[in-house]
Amino acid sequence: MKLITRDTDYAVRALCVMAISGKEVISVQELVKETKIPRAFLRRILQILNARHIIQSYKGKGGGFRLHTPPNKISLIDLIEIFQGDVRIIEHVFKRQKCPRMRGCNLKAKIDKIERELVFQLKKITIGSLIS
Amino acid sequence: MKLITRDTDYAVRALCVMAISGKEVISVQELVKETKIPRAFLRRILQILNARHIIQSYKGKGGGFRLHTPPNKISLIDLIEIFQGDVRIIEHVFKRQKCPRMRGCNLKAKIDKIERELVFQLKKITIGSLIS
DNA sequence: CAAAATGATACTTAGATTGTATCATTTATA
DNA sequence: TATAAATGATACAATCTAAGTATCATTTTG
Repeated sequence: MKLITRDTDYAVRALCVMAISGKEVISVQELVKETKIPRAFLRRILQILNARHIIQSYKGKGGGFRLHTPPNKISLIDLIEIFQGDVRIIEHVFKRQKCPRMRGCNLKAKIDKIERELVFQLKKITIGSLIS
Repeated sequence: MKLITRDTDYAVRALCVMAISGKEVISVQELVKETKIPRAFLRRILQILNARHIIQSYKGKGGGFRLHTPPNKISLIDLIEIFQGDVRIIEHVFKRQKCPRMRGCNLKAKIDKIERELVFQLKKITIGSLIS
């Protein structure tokens, strides 16, 4: 069971490096050197973050990326939602249909509560909190 | 992002039906009728639960399965571990290696704490609590 | 012996994850 | 203005996991 996939993971790493390096524009090449993330993969991740206005891109020679959103406003839950979609602990049978014989079945309610708490906790982890 | 896969989900459903039906031996055929779970899939799930002594099988004509562990002792976390492996919110880069420039990076600690709390909550959900 | 059940296990299908490759476009600057 | 260095867009491929199917062997009852 795994909750955070590699692209989210890589995004966090890259964003931390960008946050630490302050306001300078930093290129993919430099980020690869710092993070050892596969170059083509990282490029795609950064393009997505750019489209979502988490970072801003600068094209052309001397270009690269820098943060567009303050580190404290970028939370893990945002990145998870961007790269992995909504947080859903369970999305199958229990949410669709109750077991006919489980009249009092309240798994959905219990799971939903845990889900909300998990999201709340993940929301508290921000790039800012990771580099402080 | 998904925390519970369909085999875990199906296992919960089947176990609830078995718990409600008391001590009687119940066959796959009957369980399929109650739960609408694909037969071959359910069979494999039950064989695994049998190997783990969650349920007990009775071979031959008139055979089937019944609970071997009391409903209150079967928790969601057990089933998740059986069908999905250990709970690992993140299992990649951060647990292997720290970003060289993130000296104070404490993502791992934060994630581990959330992970422990999640496991604690999932442990509290049992088959017994679902059918009461 | 036949019927009805599970045991063991291999196979298939579909989708997600992870990563690669290519060409187009933009920009700085020699 | 030509070139180099960067991102934009996007298609492709490999691998893994989830989800489901199928088959034959074995056990037990009657």
